[in-house]
Amino acid sequence: MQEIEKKWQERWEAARIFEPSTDSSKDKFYLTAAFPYPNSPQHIGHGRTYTITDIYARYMRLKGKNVLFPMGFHVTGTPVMAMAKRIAEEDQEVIEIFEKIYGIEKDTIRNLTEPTRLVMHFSNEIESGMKEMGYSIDWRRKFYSNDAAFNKFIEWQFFKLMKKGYITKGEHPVPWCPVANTAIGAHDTKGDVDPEIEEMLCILFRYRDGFIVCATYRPETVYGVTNIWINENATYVKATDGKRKLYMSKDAVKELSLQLELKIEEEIAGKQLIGTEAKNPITDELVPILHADFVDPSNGSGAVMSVPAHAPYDYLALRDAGLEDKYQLKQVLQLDGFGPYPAKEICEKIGIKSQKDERAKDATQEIYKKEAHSGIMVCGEFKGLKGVEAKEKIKQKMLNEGKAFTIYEIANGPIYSRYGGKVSVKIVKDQWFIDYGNPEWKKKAQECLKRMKILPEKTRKDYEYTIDWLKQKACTRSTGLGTKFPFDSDKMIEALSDSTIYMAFYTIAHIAKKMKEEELTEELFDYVFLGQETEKKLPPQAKEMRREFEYWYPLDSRHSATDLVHNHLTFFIFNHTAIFGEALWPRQIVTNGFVLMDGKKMSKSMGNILPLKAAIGKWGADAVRLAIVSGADLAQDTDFNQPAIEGILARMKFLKSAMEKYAAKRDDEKKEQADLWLLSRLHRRCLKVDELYQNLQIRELTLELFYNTVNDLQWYLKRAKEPKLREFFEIWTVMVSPFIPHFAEEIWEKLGKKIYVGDSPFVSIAKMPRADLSKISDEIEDAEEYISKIKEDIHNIMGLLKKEKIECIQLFVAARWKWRLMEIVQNEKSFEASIKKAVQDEEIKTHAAEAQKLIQIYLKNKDANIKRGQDFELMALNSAVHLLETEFKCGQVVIKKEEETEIQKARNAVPGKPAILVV
RNA sequence: GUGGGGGUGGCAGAGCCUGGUCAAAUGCGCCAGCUUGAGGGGCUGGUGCCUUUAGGGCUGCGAGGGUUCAAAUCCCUUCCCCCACACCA
Repeated sequence: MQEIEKKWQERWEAARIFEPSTDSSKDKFYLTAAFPYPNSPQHIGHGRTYTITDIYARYMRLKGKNVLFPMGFHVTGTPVMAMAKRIAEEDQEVIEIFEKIYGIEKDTIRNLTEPTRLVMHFSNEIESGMKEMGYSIDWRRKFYSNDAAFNKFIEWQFFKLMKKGYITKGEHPVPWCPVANTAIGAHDTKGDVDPEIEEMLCILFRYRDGFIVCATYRPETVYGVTNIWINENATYVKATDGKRKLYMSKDAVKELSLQLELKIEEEIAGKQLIGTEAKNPITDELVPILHADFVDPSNGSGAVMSVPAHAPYDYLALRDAGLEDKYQLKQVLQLDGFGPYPAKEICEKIGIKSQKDERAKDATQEIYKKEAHSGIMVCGEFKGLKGVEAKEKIKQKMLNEGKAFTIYEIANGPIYSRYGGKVSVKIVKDQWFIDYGNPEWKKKAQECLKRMKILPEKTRKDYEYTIDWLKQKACTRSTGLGTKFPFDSDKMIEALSDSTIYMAFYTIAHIAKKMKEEELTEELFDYVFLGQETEKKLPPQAKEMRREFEYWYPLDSRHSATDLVHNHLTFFIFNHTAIFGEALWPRQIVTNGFVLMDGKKMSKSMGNILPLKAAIGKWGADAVRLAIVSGADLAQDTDFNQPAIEGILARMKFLKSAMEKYAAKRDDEKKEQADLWLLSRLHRRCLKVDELYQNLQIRELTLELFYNTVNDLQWYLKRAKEPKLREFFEIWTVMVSPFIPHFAEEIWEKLGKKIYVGDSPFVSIAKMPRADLSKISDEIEDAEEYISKIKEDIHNIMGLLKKEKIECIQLFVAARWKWRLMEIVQNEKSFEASIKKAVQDEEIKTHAAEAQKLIQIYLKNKDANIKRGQDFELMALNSAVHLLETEFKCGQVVIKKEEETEIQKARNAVPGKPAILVV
């Protein structure tokens, strides 16, 4: 198996059939799949997208298109660096994964401590895996996203974006490691936790010579504050931000040092604050400062505004302090099913003992959720609004009036980075953005989307939604591989921003990578990609580059897994509309779901990752290709399991042996019923398959081209006295070749000179056969279906008779008058009318009693609708005598008309169902 | 929370947009028979329940309602699962 595959891969490569050149006499088709990120080996999940892309590429080639399918490698950003670093530090977790799951040699792993070595190792691994899969890729255009030539291209892209005003600069909160002094992503944290940033509002209560700062998630409840909680055991400080004095916990000042510039002026023991009063900035009420155990000085500001009516902790703290009666609870929101004080109610209902009770947390969650959603404000300026709406309004109002400011917290903390620091939030100044919020740009992106074909079509909504909410996207990072940000050389362009229009680069990559870096100027790219002439002298390759780009662009199809819809693919749309004219906007996006292993998600922790190369080694590329695409529709996740792939191998074996036995001779002479049937099915399939390919209905295609075809073939071999499969294999091999190209090539070669389809040295570059409509026959197919039903019926009857051996099968086709009667029923539709009409027929009249029963039966199954007549049934049955004799091992099969016999059983015959007598 | 996608037989997975031909394709699994030195493999049949020298009936496509002569399919309500939400490839 694998040797055959290797043979064909070598021949394809030697013949360079997947290295297209610009050829204006041929229609081009340009497609790309998301380029891989080589920081680990590829597994069968990656294979799904590429296989689908390859199937599509191969189909288009069969349709006579000049197809370009290139591939490159994405090495931008920090994951490669992080991975190399972990290996250098001999991180056992990583090493174990590489060894155990991917089966990489220890010595090899030890060598991967440098990002570049790591990249080269895995990109080679991925590339050779893709070759082993038989992907029809033009490897001449391969590049890495940190190649100098590509860097120049990305720089050029950012010049263009800047000129359009799509690059902006500002502040941005990021998860930050104070030890490594860098922004942190999930892959930089211990346990691969994705840090979530949450916004809190700090409300300023006037206090002494400044303000006491209360951090809250629920500013709308500021109307219901009865007091302020602090922790008397913590240290508090008076600090200044330059404009005003702020009272907060010492720990909070430390936590917030990456966000606020605070200077501590004075330390104050928590105890000293107890009993003093502060002023609510909204209601102007004076509220006392009290102690509560639940207050965590390192969280928020270390001071909490107390709203006991709506916050269980606040209520519990009040009760614990025995102050429940001293302070009147104040209702802010009205909640259906609750009285004025939901927090109190829920605590009493569940029976929460104190603020230290674990269940207080759940109660808090429940109340917060309900109030935000269905709570209605009953006081203040925003009376009548829903909780969430009021929250937003109040926040804005207080911010505008300087009564509050925002801070950010790690919501799912504490998180520790791999560098050892506790992750907190830093406000990055000088953060550069791509402004996807620009309304004109948005409009263009929407327009582009509207013109594009999206497969599966139902994902279109996801794009619409994403285009809509996308705002400023940070496009630089302080570290990482890739391209330097041209407007601030300290920064690197991050990975999702340098991969938006690289499809354009493939068209010239094979030329650009041989050029000097300084030749790749803005003017050159302006000329190549935008057609702008310049007075400057361009390098001699410029014209060729322009020709390549003009020929291949726009991109006809973009392929990826569904997870990239919400970022990469949408950025891809945006950037194309920004850089290129409408005529060069992409035409289509195709996305697919993931591959599951035995029903479960593949994951490192479960250890159920199947590396692609291991799978090929075990089952061969063709079987793997089919297995990872055949299980489900595009949108769905598909399951990979052993029984399925073994089933595929068994069928391939069957097909091969059928080909070897029966495909030798011409089969246009001496056709029997079964031949006509098989060809009818084949050509009908040919017609259908073309449409399925157009819309990449992969699952349906594999069903038609593989599973159902095998079933047909099995039926045919049973039916045909003298099987002849030449025409069948010539046509089928071409149709199925996009899925199992090596297998198809092998058959194609064995078939020798083709008779029924155009010959070509490779099936990969043959012509998709056209369906011969004259060979498609409903009647013949109906007859076969009819026969197979009769066969089933006979089986049933034998089961009932519990007969092992039978001597004779007698079949009685219904009398002609029964057809006439059925026709009457179909026209008249009611019993009364039918019987009236029926008795006008002399023959039916003589069978009046029987006719009455029949009418009732016909009326019941009015969909039975037997189109064909008695002659048809006789013909079909006669053609099946041989089949029935062998199938049931009986010496005699007698076929008669009902009219010709006196046997009582024959009266049971109805149109479509002959009476069967088994002796 | 917001947005999107789903819940079908032992399992996977079609069908549902364009209601009837749906007890529900196809595959896997399971059962039986044949083949085979056994095993594997192959072939044939069966695989919701009941009934039957026949092609019949009943229940059924997350739950509950509704529309209709007719619903897995349309409408409403409800429960549950999955995915995405940004500086991360």
